[in-house]
Amino acid sequence: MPTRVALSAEQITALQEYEACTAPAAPDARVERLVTELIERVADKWTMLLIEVLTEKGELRFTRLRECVPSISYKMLTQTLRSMEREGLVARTVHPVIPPKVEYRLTLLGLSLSAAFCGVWMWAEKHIAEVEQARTTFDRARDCGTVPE
Amino acid sequence: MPTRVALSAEQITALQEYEACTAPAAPDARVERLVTELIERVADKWTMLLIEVLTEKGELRFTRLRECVPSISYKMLTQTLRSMEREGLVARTVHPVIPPKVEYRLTLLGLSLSAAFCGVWMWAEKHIAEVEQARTTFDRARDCGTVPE
DNA sequence: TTCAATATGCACCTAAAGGAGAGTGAGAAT
DNA sequence: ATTCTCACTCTCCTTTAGGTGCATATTGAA
Repeated sequence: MPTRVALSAEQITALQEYEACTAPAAPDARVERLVTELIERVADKWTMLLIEVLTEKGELRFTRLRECVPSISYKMLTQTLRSMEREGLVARTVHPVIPPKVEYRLTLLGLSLSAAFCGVWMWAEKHIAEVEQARTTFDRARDCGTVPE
Repeated sequence: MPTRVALSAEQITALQEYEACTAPAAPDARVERLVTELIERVADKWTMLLIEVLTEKGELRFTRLRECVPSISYKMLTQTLRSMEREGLVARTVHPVIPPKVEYRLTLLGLSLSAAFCGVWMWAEKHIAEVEQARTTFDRARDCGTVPE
């Protein structure tokens, strides 16, 4: 049972209400392109990692977020958050105090993407051993020259 | 009803048998890292696009594959296929004829990833209008200086 | 005989991603 | 008076992604 990105009961309820009112787009060629382009923007590692921690921890401020994803640099954190805000995935709340305080949380749209990503995380967790097996098999075959380099 | 990556009945049957025999890994910190790294490798746009057409069309040879994904260059096609083969997602069959004939198809592992990606494609199809709305709202706010650039 | 077809490999180049580190501004703590 | 905090921004630099174009071996078709 994966602990990653498992949604809470409240999250699921909110999501169900939300999904009920959203309509899919008509499937033509222009939409195809938009969908592909959207996938390209959204399926990157920083976005996936940030969505994961925001799903898990709820609202977080900039520095806390950074602590939860230690491998990200300030630059990429800012950049990714800004992009996610633009796509409507996160909401940014500025508290006008000194020192500054800015909080980030997922919107419902962001939460719905989190639910979609859940399947991919679970896939990775479940199949990692097979992938490692495949890698060693492939590398061994390559060392024997059975396979292109 | 999205036409993208909808699995066929046979695909679903094969997948169910397969998933029943695969075990998830134990959830510790080392596994966390491996999972994240795996996600990083697998969640890139070329891999997603190739998995999509291979799910849809079944077995394809190199040039056909290229025709189905016109935006990819030969270099990236080769590179991505090789990487997918190493991860165990596709099987590569060489027919020793002249001119050469090489066919690619998804393994069961690849098909299971395809099923996991399905949710993300459907999310994108369903929510694209909201994302576009969010973008224009954000850009307008930025033009008014309400939001950082 | 010359040509086309196939699945790459290789070399060179540009563009984009990403990292490191310094700077900022105002108030609260020392 | 000085220092510390936060949420950035800016600049400079390195690394990686990705594109373009050429080379190849072989054989059946023109």
